Amino acid sequence: MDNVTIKMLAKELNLSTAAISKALRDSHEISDSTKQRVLELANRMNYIPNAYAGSLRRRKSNTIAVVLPEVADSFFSLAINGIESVAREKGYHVLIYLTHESFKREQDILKEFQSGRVDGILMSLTAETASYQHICALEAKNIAPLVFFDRVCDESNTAKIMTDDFESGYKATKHLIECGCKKIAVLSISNYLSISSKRLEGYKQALQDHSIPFDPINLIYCGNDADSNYRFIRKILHEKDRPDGILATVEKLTTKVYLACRELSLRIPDDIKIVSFSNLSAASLLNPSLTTITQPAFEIGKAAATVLFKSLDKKSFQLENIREVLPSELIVRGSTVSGQ
Amino acid sequence: MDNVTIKMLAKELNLSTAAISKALRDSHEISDSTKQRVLELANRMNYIPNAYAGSLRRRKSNTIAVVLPEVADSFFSLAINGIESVAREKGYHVLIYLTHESFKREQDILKEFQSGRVDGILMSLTAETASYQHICALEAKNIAPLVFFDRVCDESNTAKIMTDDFESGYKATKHLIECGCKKIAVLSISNYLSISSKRLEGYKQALQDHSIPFDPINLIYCGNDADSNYRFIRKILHEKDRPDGILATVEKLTTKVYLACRELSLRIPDDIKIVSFSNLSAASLLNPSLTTITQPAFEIGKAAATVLFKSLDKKSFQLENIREVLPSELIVRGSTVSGQ
DNA sequence: TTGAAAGCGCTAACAA
DNA sequence: TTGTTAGCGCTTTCAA
Repeated sequence: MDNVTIKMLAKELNLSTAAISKALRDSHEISDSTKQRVLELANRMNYIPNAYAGSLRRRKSNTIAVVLPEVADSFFSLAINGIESVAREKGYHVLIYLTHESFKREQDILKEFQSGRVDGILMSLTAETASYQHICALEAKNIAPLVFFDRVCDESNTAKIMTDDFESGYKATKHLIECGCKKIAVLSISNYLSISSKRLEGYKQALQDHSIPFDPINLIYCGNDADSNYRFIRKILHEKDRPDGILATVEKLTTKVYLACRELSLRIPDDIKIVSFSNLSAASLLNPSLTTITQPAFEIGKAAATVLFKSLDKKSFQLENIREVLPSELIVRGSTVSGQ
Repeated sequence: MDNVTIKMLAKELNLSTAAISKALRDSHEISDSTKQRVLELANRMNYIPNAYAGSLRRRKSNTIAVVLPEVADSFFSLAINGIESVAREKGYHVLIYLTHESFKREQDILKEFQSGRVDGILMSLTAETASYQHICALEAKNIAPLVFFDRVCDESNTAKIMTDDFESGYKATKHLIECGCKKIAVLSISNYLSISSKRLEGYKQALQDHSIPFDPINLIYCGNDADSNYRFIRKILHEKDRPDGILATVEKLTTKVYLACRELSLRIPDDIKIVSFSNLSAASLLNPSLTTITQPAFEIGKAAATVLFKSLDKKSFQLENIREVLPSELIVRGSTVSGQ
């Protein structure tokens, strides 16, 4: 295939490679006439700079990494859209790494970043992530600036873009209580993640403000296996003292709840009411339509990328301990109020 | 940050950089004892090879590109999962490029690949893509092997992984006819894509086999703007001789149909029946549940990546003109048959 | 079995 | 304004 190189251009024009390089980067120390000749030839010969030669020399890859648990989830896929929109504008490339909620994988990925492959990192933690040494190690070595989005690491001193999880948990729970729920179960995927604990705090606060005692039995931790999650949820809904309200902190669990209710002939919202954290565009089309806490997913991705590029632009690896909070929205629909 | 380099290891052990390099790659020309010493030190000093130095030298990036229209779509996000699962196993990195259905962007992205940034490319065409010079140019230059998935380019001689679009179009239409539809509209996003024309061919064949004349007025092309798509669909459903059956070839259009039907008080499936190409896991939970043509999205992604790596493994840029067809499935639900 | 040296393609001092 | 030179970190002949 043998691409056109700067050397070839130099030879062709009887110039040095340095002159070509500078001309291509529109340096002020090259005459306009030369620049023009270089650009013209580069264009004619279809010169494309070798991506890795420049990266090696300048220690800059023009590439960022996005590390997230999952892509087949409306929140994350929308966040990627937000990230990509900024990266594209900046002329950056986006490497994607899926952890599938595996802590081990998250560690391996971060370790790999020491290779200098990326200039910056956007990250959303695994549900399993309970220790933060791999993150501290990365930060200590000043490898690349790191920005967390959504599933942030409170123990880290870097920038974090998130939503108001406490308030969301509170609002959702309050709504369920006001709809008459007495026994509200929380479906969670992690007891480590800060978003989980914050949503849970909001839940507890709402209970307390309405004089409902908190019962740990209503905390339901689900794992990573869809089938066993389904069986687990079904079992809970089948019990005599089943919950009459569900707060699902993850979109994928909501499907399971709907299916279980259908199979057990539980009527939503009459027998049981459901609020879910979800960005599903079809939420309003479900049967019944789903009351959601909807996060500003695209905006979160965009904000995270924007903060990251701000630090890349000024070549400072050390990001301030920013904490940007974008509000989520409670959208009331048929799974909590009939006829909505 | 200053990472550990081969040079440092060499100095520390009083060996040449060549010896270190060979030892690290487990070359047979290095003694076991030396290998051991090198490995031990590399490990202790936490040596991570510079990603781009190796890539520059070996002209190999261990990176593939995935070029697709959109990530916030269940088909594509599942396909990415399939791709990532294979890439990870092979130790490859995955760059993601979203075209957002823009032909211009697709061209730019492909052009960029001449920089040698990626070893291989997985691609699904834009809805706008009607000319294939950018693809031919890429192939002619032997930049990197290219595998198409789903939205393939028939004009290219490379490998293609797809589903049985003709049969799917046929099955879906036949089903609608058997449910009593007389006037079936097809919602499409492109008159260029081969998947679109094949699904359309299937549609036409089914009509013909059931002695229903084909009327071009029932072909409805939607664009890239969600709002105007909605208004357009709503307008069509509001007309006196509106269709009594809809075949949506894209998931995102189905939401619009449901919304329009709701607003116009059209009952699904009584007044109008709907089949949609969709991988939405919530399809069975919609109101009414959605009859779908469901594609093997994960498997398509996996198959495409597998074919690509087969060619990367044997270092042949020229892929055979393979055409792998994985079957889609018609899943009958409530949007075509009441009570399902 | 090890080392010396060249060079992947590009950039950045420094010199001219 | 242009050229020379050195080198980013690694691999790969070829020689020792």
